[in-house]
Amino acid sequence: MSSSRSTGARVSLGREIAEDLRRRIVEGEFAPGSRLPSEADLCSHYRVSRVTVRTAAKALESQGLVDIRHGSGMYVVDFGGQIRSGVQELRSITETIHEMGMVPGMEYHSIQRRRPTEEESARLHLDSDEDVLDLQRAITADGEVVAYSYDLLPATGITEEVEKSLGAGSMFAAMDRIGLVPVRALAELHAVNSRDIGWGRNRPASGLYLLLDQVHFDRSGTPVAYSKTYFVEGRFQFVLVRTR
Amino acid sequence: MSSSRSTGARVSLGREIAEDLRRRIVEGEFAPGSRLPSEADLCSHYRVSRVTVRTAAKALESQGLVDIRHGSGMYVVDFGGQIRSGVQELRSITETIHEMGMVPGMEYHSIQRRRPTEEESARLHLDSDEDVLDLQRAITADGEVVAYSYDLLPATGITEEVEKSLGAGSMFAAMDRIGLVPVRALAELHAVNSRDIGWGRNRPASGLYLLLDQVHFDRSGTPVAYSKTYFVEGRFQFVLVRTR
DNA sequence: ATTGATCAGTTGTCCTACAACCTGGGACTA
DNA sequence: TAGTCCCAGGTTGTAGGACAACTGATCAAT
Repeated sequence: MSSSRSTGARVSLGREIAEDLRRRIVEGEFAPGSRLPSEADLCSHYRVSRVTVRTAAKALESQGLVDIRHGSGMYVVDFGGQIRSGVQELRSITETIHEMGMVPGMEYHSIQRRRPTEEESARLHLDSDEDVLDLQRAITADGEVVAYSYDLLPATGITEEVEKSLGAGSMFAAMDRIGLVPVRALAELHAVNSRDIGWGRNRPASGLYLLLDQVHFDRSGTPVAYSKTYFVEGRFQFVLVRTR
Repeated sequence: MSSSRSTGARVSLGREIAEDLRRRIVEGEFAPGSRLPSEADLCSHYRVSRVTVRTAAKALESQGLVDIRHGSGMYVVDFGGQIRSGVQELRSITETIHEMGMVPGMEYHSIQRRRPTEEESARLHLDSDEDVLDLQRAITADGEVVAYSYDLLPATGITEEVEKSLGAGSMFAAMDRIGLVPVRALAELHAVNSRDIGWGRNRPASGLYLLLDQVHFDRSGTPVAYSKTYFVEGRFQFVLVRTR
């Protein structure tokens, strides 16, 4: 169930519990505004110490999912509607679409190896002779294109076989399989108006996009992917939870 | 030095230490990629227990500022350049501009009381007879307009005097003074192309904006502000740090 | 040069205890 | 009756000490 062998799959207990609690919250087991079990109860439920439970609780708090009140308890935040989880959490777009209750899909436009431009080479910290894998995909939700994504991976270590397997399923999953595990991303957001984005006959007429321009890093700080994702304005609810 | 009386000013020790460490990091006391003092050292420095130090460390980790490695230490993340702090952290735009090394400024276009629209009333959870305070401002960095902001506050409890004092300084600071303390915001991001945004002769020619459409909540979950901030595309570096 | 064992240093988790805080109920008062 | 105050119990925040798990470096043996 948990991730593949390549990551080592050994994360801390606190993270595991945080993820489980998060899942239970977004799945609606705890209603917005309601109080979660006390730390003591969670301790006995998960069979861990209070320190570990608190680690998980703090993580959820900084994600903006719960509010911890001294002397009172831990409450699911109530934004006046359903629980939202924001894009500041590093999850694949596919996953996010799925959590929004829609069916994610993806159509590859092209996959090719090529030499990187200077800017691309700099962003990915590439050696001068390294090639990149250039992926161009359309990401769909319930069959409708919500984003066009231009992704670049360092070609070193990507076999022909893996290259083919990229065609099926999430890019994150494929990257995980070959040991490229992004744990952080530095993203810039831009508004773009251009008719040169996208392809196919379903290409939106307006040409207005929200661009998520980001570099992904693994645990050691090495860039593992550089991607420009153009979200079609109005088709994808780009939610951001800001906390203090 | 710490904040005003209205908030109670009593936050947890862990948060205080987290903020101090954050300040020291962004001010460059610890270089990107370098190791911070061990938890034990931080304990003796701040005269607190390890629990408290770890609380602070975890907070910084979820902000994407540091990377905690089991058995090794806590490291300042290295994005290949200077430290960035992202918009997922709820800080005023003024503050963010200042941290980017520019001089923030602000020009009020209009301040008026008026009846809210239905949508506005719903978003702010207003009673049917409550008015709103409508602020229209231009936010500048080094004298150049980087954003146009349309902000709405519930008019109840805002005296004429406070209304005037809004003209000088950050809106967050003014809100804090009257007891409206936002601790969370749910934001939507949009790309907008329109000539109806902005005013004055410095109005950008392109009409391309990044819209941050957000509702601010206080600790009890009550909406305290509804604002649409239009960032002029290309003039403000909209950075987002995504973590796992 | 490679391997493997060892060791000091660091973070992860556990335990117990107490402080600080919140909430609701009951006694008391006007 | 309505309001106020006080208190007890429950909950989160912090402290201190202990050990487990992991990392990185050193050093001996091969």
